[in-house]
Parts: sequence; structure tokens; C-alpha cells
Amino acid sequence: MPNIKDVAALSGVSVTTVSRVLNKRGYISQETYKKVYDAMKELDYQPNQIARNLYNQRTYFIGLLVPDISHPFFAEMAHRIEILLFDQGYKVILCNTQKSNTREHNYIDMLRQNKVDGAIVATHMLEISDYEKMTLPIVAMDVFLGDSIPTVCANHIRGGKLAAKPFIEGNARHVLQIKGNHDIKCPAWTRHSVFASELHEHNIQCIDYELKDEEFNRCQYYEIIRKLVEQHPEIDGFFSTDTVAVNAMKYFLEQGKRIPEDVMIVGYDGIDAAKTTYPSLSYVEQPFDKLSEVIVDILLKKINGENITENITIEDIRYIEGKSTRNC
Amino acid sequence: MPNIKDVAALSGVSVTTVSRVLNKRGYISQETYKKVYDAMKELDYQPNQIARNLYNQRTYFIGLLVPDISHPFFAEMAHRIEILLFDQGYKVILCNTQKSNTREHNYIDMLRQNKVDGAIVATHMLEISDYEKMTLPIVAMDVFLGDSIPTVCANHIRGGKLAAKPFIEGNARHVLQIKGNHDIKCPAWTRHSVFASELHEHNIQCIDYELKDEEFNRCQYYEIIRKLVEQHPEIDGFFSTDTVAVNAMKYFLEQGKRIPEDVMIVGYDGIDAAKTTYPSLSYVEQPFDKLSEVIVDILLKKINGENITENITIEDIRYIEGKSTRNC
DNA sequence: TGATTATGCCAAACATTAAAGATGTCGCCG
DNA sequence: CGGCGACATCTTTAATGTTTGGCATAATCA
Repeated sequence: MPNIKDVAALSGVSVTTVSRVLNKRGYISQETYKKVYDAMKELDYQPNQIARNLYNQRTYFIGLLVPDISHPFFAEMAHRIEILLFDQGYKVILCNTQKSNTREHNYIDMLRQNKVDGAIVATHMLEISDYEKMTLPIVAMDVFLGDSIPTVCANHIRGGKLAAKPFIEGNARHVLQIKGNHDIKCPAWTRHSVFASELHEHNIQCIDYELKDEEFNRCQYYEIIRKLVEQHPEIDGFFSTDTVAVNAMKYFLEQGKRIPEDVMIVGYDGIDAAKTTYPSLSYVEQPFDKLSEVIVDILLKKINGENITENITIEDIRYIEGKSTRNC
Repeated sequence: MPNIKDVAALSGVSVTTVSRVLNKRGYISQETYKKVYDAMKELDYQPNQIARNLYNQRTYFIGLLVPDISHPFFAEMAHRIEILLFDQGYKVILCNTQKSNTREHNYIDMLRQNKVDGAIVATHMLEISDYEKMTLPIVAMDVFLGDSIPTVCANHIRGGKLAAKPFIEGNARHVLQIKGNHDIKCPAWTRHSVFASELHEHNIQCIDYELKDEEFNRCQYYEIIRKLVEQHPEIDGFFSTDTVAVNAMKYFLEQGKRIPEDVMIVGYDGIDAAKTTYPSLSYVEQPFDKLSEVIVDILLKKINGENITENITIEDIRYIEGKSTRNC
């Protein structure tokens, strides 16, 4: 692979001059400029970023830690985040932590060894103290990593209320909600507790089920729902993330239940799958675009030295009414 | 951030000795080993990979170019590929080319400047010659990038036949198939041409529609289907990728069509969405696990100097029968 | 003449590694 | 007991590709 010396040799100028051309620094004549550019083209020269990174002490690399990129929520976010970052000159290193703290630990070490400029973290298998003692600029995505690290998430209080409303208005009596196995510090937890208390306020029974550690795989959802509904045949309402909700819809329909007459279903997130069900799913939509914009914005500010620790809550969260809920 | 000098200073040995401890090279006394490790721990030292990369002339970085990571097919593949690579010590740089050749070009340049050890490419907006002249080890994922770059894909001839079978056996008369806007060199194209010729052999009309460049966004699928079906009300069969197929199912059900009695639907890929429809979708399943294993395997072999140019076709592709097709 | 423009050279810096060299210790043989 | 070699341990030095600052040297222009 050609290096700057080869370019200098071919164009008949010094290495310094080539560097000056590359970085548009100092005086360069039109003629030299052309000579150097021609040489670069002829050699198909690509400046060695590794060497530049070493000298400049920054890499423009960003670590993106998600539990599982094949989960549509993270895929949607990753897509937007990567594009926003690339357009600002940053490169994303993808890390699937798989809900394993060993893996998460290895990824964090790897990112630090590779001197990433920052990280976006959507997982939290490590101790909060592990994150807090890091000097690396971090933004937490829908997850709490301690007071010193800003969390960006949608307003889950509002989300929980929005999700509860159709059940209240539709006169549901026994609602099953399935929540992730995140610990209590996870913002997503909020929507579920708000949801539950909203229902209780209206004397609607809320049956809570928390997915176990080993139940995070999406292909298990259907079975889990089947068992739960068998245990609670009285269920006439269901609330969970979209990925779970679409499985629930399938199950209820297969059982001959009418939706929304017999069972109402509300999803959360607004991923593709929520938009292609029949009957169409009612769901609370997370502001993917806004979330990713704010996450990237905060991260870049932190990288540029701003000391940001406050959490940011995105307010624009909407309820999209489909045909899986009824209005009485 | 502490560097190897700080560790050396704190442990009272030379920089080289620390390096030897790190790389387990040469003779190190138990005592020195301990001193160095204690110092590393005390300083929370992380070896600088950038400097190592520069010296060793390899980065263990792999570029992953996909059109759009939020598309479930790529998300599923990316997930598996990233895990396999990380477990082999490689790091994945995520690139969403967005079907833009400018972006793709910029990504390729970026990857070369960052001296990635290899790349997995699932997009092809550039000229084949652009890829062929690169010295970078590349594996093409379900895409053709010229004779010198190995393509890994499932057997789409078999896939096309498997997809056609239920329509033939179910006595469909007018089948609409929607295919991606990939040019004719894309392996995925094969399944659609095989599908069409299989139908023709059995005197079934096959209406082909090719998505336009600007129609790659999944939220547009429903509208496209609506227009096509309005133009062809005789349609009693539908074949496409899962992401399109689930939209078709929604549309037909909303139109009051019975599935499979009035319209049969077959999907392709086997993503989550295909598994949560009601009635359950019949689909041809791509071997995600096997595909990703082979892609990573071939790439690592190429990185290690093997000259691999032959395409690899994965045979284990299956038809999963759901309730969206009928057996007459 | 003196400022401006253009270029070159050299050395240092970034953090690390590897080859070669220095130093010291130990055992063994004559 | 002196010398030699084998081995253990650590240091010195050069290298990886790039940028930058300081300094020197011209040529050009006003």
C-alpha cells in the first residue's frame, strides 16, 4: 500500500509538502498541488488514518453497544445513529453484547483500547460504577448508567399513560403486560409501572409478567404468551413491546379470539412489525428520529468537551390508534 | 490516559519489559511480571491499539456495508456476523450505504483509509471494476461484485422453485411477484426469474413488478401493493420478500380477501415478521446462521492470504409451510 | 530592500513492538 | 579457580505513517 513517501517521491516534492497539500496547511502553489494530486491518484493513495489517529490522539470512532442489533428497535436506532455520525465524520463500531456481562466487559475494554472518541450504550449488564469511572464520553440510550452519564429516552411516563388509555376507555377488565427483564433502573420500566398504576386507578386488574434473563430471545415469546394466557384465561387486554405484542395478536387470533372485541392489544415502539398486522395494531410510537438526533448531538457535545450529565427526555411520543383497541 | 511509559515508570522497569509482559515474549521473571501487572491495574492501563495497529500493519477491523441495517434481513445477518467476528478478535465498522453510490464510495474510501483488514459487502452501487481493483479482502453477501470477489448466498434457484411449488400445487392462476430494484447481476434476482419460469411451465400467469430506486423504503410497500392489485384484480397469488409479503397480507385481509382461499401468499427470508402473521405466512427460509458462518469463514481465509474467488452457494434453504397457502 | 509566497529539511511527537545488544548469574569442565 | 557457554533479564534503538514546528532557502513582487 502506498504511503506519503511514495506520493512525495512520485510527485517530486517532499513529504512535508504532501502533508501540507493533504491538510491544506501553509503555502502551496497551484502547480505543486496538481502534481501531488496526480501522484495520489496514480498511486491510488489513501492517507493512513491509523497514523493520523495516533498523532492526533483521536480516532473519530464511536462504539455502539446494543444487546442485539437484530432486534428492530435497536436496528432502527442504529441505522439512524450511524448515518448521523458518519455525516459528521465519525465511524461506528457495532457491538452486540447479547445481554452477557462478560461480552459487555470485553467490548468496553476493546473500545477503550481502540481509543474510541465516545460510546452510545443501550445495555447495562455491568455495574453502574464501571461506567461512571470511565473518562470516555458516553451517552446512554434508554438506559440508566449512573448520575454522571446522560440518559436520552422518550417520556415513558407519558408513554405508559398513553398505553393505558385505550384499555380504560375500552373497558378492559384484566390486562396482561409483559415487560423486559431490565432491572428497575431502566427507563423502559417506568412505562410499565405507570401503565399498571393507571389501570389500578380505574380498577382494572393488571397482571404483570417480567421476562426472565433467558427469555430475551424473540422466538420464545409466543410460547411464553401461550402459557400466561392459559394461566389467566380471563385476560381481555394485552400490553407489551411491539415484538411481543405481534406474537400476542397471533396467539389470540389463533385461539379464535376477536380483536378488539374479546381482547385489546397495544404495542410499544412503532417498529415495522407493528404496522403490518391485521387487524392493525394500536401502539405507542417512540420518536426514533428525534431520539437518535439528540443522542448524537449530546454525544458530540460531550466529545467536544461540554460537561453534560443531565438526562434528556424526548416529549414527542404518540399513540397511534389501530384496530386492536375499541372505543366504548 | 496512561501509556506504556507510565506503566514502566510506576513498575520501575523499561518500556520494552512492559511490552514483553503484555505480549508474553522473551524472558520475564515472576517478580517483574507481578510488578508490571500491579502497575497496569493501578493505572487502569489499556494498551493503545492504534499504535499497535500502526506497527503491526493490521487493524482487526472489518467493514460491513449494508444498504440499511434497519432492514430485518441485514439486521439478522449483521447480528450473527458481528458476533462471529468479535469472537475471532475482529471489530465491525457498520456502514449504511442507503443505496447511494456517493455514500458507498465514501464508505469504501473511509474503510481503506482506516486500513480495515477486510470487508463484507451487501450493496453494489459502484461499478464492479471499482471493487475488483481493490486489494482489500472482500466477501460479497448475496450480491455479485465481479469474478475476483467470492459471493456467498443461498441457492436461489432452489429458493425460487420452492416458492413456486405452493402456487402450482394450490392451483393459482395469476401470481404477482414483487422484486427488488437490484440489477440483473444480483443473486436474489435468480429466485424471481426461476419463480417466473416455474409458473410459466405450469401455465400460471406471473405478473412481475420491480421496485423502483425510490421505492426501497418499507413504508411505501403497502401503497405500491394497493396500486398493483387495483390494476390486477385477478391476482390470486403473491410472492415477495417477507417485508413486502406481510404488507400484502395486511392489504388483502383488509380488502376482505380470504387467505389462502382467495389469495395465496409466500414470503422469502424467514425474518421475525414472517413468523408473527395471522394466518401464519408460508415462506422460504434463508439459512442465516450458515450464511453468516460461511461469510466470516471465507473472509478470514482471504485475510489470511488464501486466494478465494469462487462463489459459494449454501444449499440448505427450506420451505416453511404456513397457512397462507393451500394444498389442493 | 523587504515582504510575500513556496518549498525543503530535520527532528520530535504519537504509543507500540521487535531485533539486537548489554549485563549478570550459574554451572560445568579442564 | 578461571574461563566459557547457556540462560535469564532487561535496555537500547529503530521502525510503523503521519503531522507539526522551527529554520533555511529561494523566487517573486512591490
